[in-house]
Amino acid sequence: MAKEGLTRHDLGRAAFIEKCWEWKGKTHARITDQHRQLGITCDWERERFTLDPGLSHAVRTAFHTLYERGLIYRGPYMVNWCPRCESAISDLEVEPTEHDSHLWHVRYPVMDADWSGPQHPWGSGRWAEGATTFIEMATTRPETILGDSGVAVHPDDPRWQALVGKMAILPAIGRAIPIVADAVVEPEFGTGAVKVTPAHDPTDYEIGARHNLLQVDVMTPTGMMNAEAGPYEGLERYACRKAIVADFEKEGLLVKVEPYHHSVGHCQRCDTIIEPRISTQWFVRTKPLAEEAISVVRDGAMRIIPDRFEKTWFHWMENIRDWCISRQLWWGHRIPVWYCQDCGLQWSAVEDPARCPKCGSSMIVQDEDVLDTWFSSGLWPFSTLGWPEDTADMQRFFPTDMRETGYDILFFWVARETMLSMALLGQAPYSTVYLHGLIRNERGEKISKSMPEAWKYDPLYIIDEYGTDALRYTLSTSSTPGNDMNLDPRRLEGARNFANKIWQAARFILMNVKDANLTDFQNLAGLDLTLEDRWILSRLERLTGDVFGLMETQQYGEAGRRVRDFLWDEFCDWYIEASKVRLYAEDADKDAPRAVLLTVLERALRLLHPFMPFVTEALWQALPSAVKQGEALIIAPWPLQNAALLDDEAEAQMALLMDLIRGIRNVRSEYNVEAGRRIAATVAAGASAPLLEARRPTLTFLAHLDADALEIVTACEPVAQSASVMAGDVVVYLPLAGLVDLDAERARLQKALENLEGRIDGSRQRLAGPFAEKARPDVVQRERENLAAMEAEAAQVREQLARLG
RNA sequence: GGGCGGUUAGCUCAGUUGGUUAGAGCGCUGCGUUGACAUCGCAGAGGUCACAAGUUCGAGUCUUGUAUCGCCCA
Repeated sequence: MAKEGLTRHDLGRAAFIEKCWEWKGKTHARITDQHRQLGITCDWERERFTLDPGLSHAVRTAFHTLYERGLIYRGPYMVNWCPRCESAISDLEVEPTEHDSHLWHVRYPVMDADWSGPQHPWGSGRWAEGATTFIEMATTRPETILGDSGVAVHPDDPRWQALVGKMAILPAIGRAIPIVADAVVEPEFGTGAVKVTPAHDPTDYEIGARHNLLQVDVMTPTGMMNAEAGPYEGLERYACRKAIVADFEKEGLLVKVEPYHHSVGHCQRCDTIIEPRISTQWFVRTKPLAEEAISVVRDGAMRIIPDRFEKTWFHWMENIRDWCISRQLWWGHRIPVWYCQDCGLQWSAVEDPARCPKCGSSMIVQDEDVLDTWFSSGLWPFSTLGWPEDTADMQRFFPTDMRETGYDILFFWVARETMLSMALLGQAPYSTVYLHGLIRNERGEKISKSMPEAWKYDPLYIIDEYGTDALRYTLSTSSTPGNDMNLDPRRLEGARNFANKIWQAARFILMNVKDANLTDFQNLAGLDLTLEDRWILSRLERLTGDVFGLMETQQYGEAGRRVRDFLWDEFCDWYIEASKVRLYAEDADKDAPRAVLLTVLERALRLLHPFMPFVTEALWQALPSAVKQGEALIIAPWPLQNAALLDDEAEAQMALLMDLIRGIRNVRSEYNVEAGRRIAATVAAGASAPLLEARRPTLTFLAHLDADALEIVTACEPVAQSASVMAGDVVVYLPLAGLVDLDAERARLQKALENLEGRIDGSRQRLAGPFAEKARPDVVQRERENLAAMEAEAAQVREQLARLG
């Protein structure tokens, strides 16, 4: 409308409201569409809008109740006025913005024996002719001079003490205004004297009240100068500022102009500069409500996460001012107060009255104003459940568990919900407030509608580009509670790739179980499990327990990252690869790997479901019914850890096997062994010989060894012309005839040895010092074991070096 | 003016009772095996954890101060 140059007055109230509903319909559809596409699992049957009949009834009941209890009152007070919205707004809706402006130093003539007032008209250049005494002060808003009704100085300020009690003559207007002493004036600021405009400044309002000064409102609701502005009537407030400054100069009353940097309040809705102004508005008496909101957090009945925001909460609540809830707008809940035009009664009612309850007159009118939208929003936790009726939903769901929202609306919404809930229901609306940060772009800038690339951060666009799962995973794992998040397209891409990875892994598994007999895969105990099987199952149990713990403590991001690490780094890169040994072999037992693959995948999908609901559900649906319970993943039970399947031994043994394989791959890479070439190896395995013998096929497959040329022995003579790999006390010799460069091998081992020795030295020193006595025994024990392992490995490396000469 | 947060690899970020050699993704270097995946695999390089002091056997983690960036409140 603003673009078409229309205001709501052009349309009229009824047509404007109709247009609002039209706009609401569009916006509503867009928001719910975003929610649905994000896979948000609301109970859509309980969707509510604040202007629905039920909620409107709640608004009226709440207003009426608070009105009757004296917690809502109407009165003239200094409010933040937006001249464009033509409405009062609350303190929270004012956004201070830094501005470069000026400080105008002006002086007013003071009446004394020699001068009793101006003899020439304002603008003649001779207005102050004859005056000898002046009081000088500075202002950032010269246009408000016209509303001045006093000048204040500090009572102890020697510069001005003599003038206290005298009258100054207000330039332009000619009003005689008293010079008063008030302790609130800061003697250090400017000249120590301040002009007092009680109708246009909160501090001046207080001063004016103390000294009984006139309240002169010099502006219209649209920010134009009114009749009180005398010669400036009809000017827009900033045009007036220019004009009055020019006139002051002409009259010799402008002392100087200094550049000045300060912050100015803007309307959150339309960015117009706010005009503090006295007007009659409705207020909620917040002090008693804030006290309850403080104690409910202090007592722990309501917890705020992260807890540092509790401090912010207390500070805000302790310094709260009454909440201006009336708006001179047309769209919203009309204030349920009526005035009798016959007897003058003012009363509040839940239902529209037909006549005055006192005199019976039907000449009654409803208050024109509507309520601040946050008033109705503040009832949300219970108005949506049917309050004020004692509904089954109220019984069952109130108070709720968790309020999740951005920290930027802690005051707007959470504070109001809490205060209203305490006032109307006597308890906190929820037990936990979980605050997330704001989403910024990859350069850390706040995303706003006015930004040229704002479309790139529309969830629907991101979903189109990367998919919902990628967006959800990125949002939940890129940050920590209460901290802002830079939404980086590179992370979205990574998350999308992760979704693809899971898809491919599942495809592999499903392909390989196609012709299997799947009657009893629930029972893993009956199968012939190998080390890899026991290892991944143990890791799965550990993951299940860790994720549960993390979720319980609201560490959702860490939980999501753990699931990813497990799936990609352990399950895909190691277990699936290892499982191919049996899956591809003609004569191998395929039941065990198939059962384990399915078990692990099914469980991991359940753990990942909150983060990536779509891909996990799709894959879960494709799993054979023998490995899952229920109709859909979304309603499947959350997995719990079975501690009996934790297997420390398997994890330790697998770690050794993996170390050896990595070591062999490393050597292959360093010596540029062609990827396809299978190489011979001799393993001096010590006590691990039986274990490695049993895992011979795995080792061969993953390290790309020549099966016919792999020797596993307890101990052996060093193999000539070979590179060696050490892990614990196991040595693998890789005879790479023609490839091994003795110097290079020596250098490689030397480097490894130096690294080891450095760590061994550190460890020995630590154990020789106070550490051994003062540190926890288990930590010391672990350090000893670690030192022993490093020493064993170092001994092996030295032996190999000696062999090379 | 008061309060809060950030500062960790080239970039974006994890790192929760203080405990081995500080991690990830992306980027970078080298190599890529017919059999899930090049939206991929294997190997690798890369960090005085902003700075200073303190507590401690031990500090990215706790305390104090400083710098710097940002947010909130007045």
